[in-house]
Order: sequence, then structure tokens, then C-alpha cells
Amino acid sequence: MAVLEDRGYRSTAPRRAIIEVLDGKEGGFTAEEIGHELPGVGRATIFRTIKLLMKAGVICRLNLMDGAPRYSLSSIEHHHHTVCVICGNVGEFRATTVERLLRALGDDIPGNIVGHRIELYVTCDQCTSE
Amino acid sequence: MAVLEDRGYRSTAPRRAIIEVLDGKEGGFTAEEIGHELPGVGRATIFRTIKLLMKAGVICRLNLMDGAPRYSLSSIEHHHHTVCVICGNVGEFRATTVERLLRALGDDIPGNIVGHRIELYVTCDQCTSE
DNA sequence: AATTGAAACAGACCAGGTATCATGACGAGA
DNA sequence: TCTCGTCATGATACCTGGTCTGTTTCAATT
Repeated sequence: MAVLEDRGYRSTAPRRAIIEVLDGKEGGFTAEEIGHELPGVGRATIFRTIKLLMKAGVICRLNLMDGAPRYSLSSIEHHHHTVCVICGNVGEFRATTVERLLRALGDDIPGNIVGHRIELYVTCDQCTSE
Repeated sequence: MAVLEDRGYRSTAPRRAIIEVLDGKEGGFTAEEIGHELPGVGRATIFRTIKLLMKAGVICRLNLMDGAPRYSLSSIEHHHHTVCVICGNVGEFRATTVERLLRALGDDIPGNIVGHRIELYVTCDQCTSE
């Protein structure tokens, strides 16, 4: 994860620590969680670094069904999310058909589409089997 | 708007006042806005009533691109939203193709889909022309 | 009219996030 | 490797969106 150097950001200890922690988080995470695992790092720094990593495209923000925010590593370029409504686990999926559909939809919708958000709420296999 | 009576909720002055205010809000609104227009009504009551109206299906919650919450009247059954990234104006649209697509997508996605959220971010005609 | 339980209010509280600011760390260039 | 401007940091205060609690009020029954 040479995100920082690659993009000309300073490589500082707190940033490296945060990235290190994120690296192990496959199913999404909250800002709080990070703060909890890195008590030495200031709250503001955590939010600042999250924002920075979002701008860098490394992570993205999404909402649980009740609106609670959650972040997730984005391993692939453009994608959407599935979120388990029980455990909050986040998955990614990609569907070119979705994009094509949205493009087509653009004709029926007033204004210019500049972005979109698609979230599927699921009960994940693990939660279902319990 | 006989939402309250229809659903067996009590018809109280604050609730009626809130519904009255909402009735004029076509382009979405925030809880704060309502509170501002009805200084006599407690903050808690506003949030409670919003929640109640969501449960009743009268309004629904959505997120601006930065995650800020916004509410909007839902005139039609199941629909999705367009949100202007500049003025925050909210529109509705409906596309059965979307639903069909999502159903098809379900096969490729682990877990059971229990809900979804689709938001299109646009620059509305009014904002574009300025 | 009396009762009563749902709903209201005020206000404390919580979570997520931003702004401010003095201090400290990076790292490019000499 | 020293120096110095710039950028990042942590502490803290603040903001916004929303919930919880305890007490009071009021709508709907009796």
C-alpha cells in the first residue's frame, strides 16, 4: 500500500498506522473502530485520513439501511455495495448492466446525471444460517 | 392528508402542524427546516413525527452525495430519487427495469436481498441554467 | 366529567464530523 | 546532514442529526 507516496501525500506515522489497520478490514469498518484500535491517533486525524483515502479512491463511504455511515476498502474501480442488515458486513459487486441502464435512464430524467449510489441490503449467508 | 386518522395515530396539534408544513415541500426538506418553521414544536416531536410518517410511507429518507440526510414526500408507491448536488432539490422516478435488473442480480450476489437504495445525483435544470 | 395512556416538551445526551490553532514532523534542497 | 517552509498532528471546541428520559398535557374513551 504505497498510496501515500504514489499520490504525493506525506508518509507520516499516523497515516501509515491507519492504512495498516484498514488493510485487515475486509467487511467494512467505521471511523470509531479505527480510533479504538489506534488510541494514540487523534480523532481528527482519523477523519482527515479517511477523507484523504476516499479522495485517493482507496476506500468509499456507504450507508447502512438506517443511515449509519460505514466505510469499505474498494478493491475494484467502480462498483456498488451490498450491506448485511444484521451484521453490517459489506461486499462489493459490479454490474455493467446497471451502468448501461442508468445511462438509458438519463434520457427520462430532468437534469444531468453526475453520479449515483446503489446499495443492496441483504442478509448475508453467515447471518442467515444462524 | 388524513394520514393520522387513517392509520389509527392520534391527531394532535403538533402533528397536524408538521404535516401542514410538509404539504408545501415539493423538493425535499430537512428536519431542521421544519423545526425552524415551527418554533413552537419540540425537536424531539419533529423527529418522532418524521419517523412516524416514514413508517406510514408518507415520506422517505435519502442521502445527499456527502451523506447529509434529507427527507422527501413520496407521492408514488415504490420509487427512487434524484438529488441535485447543487441545490439539494429532490425528485422521484420510477423504473420497473431497475427492479427487474435487481431481481436478476440477486442470483449473482451472496445472501438474500431484502432492500435497496438507489440515488441519482444530478445537476437540475434550474441550477445548470444559472 | 374523570380517567388514562399516548404524545408532547425541555433538555441532557450521543455519534459522526468539521474548524481552529499551537506544536511537531517531513522531506527537498543546500 | 542541517535547515527551513510546508504540511500534518492532537487537543479541544463546536456543529449537526438524532435518541433518551422524566415530567406534563391532552385526546379519546368510560
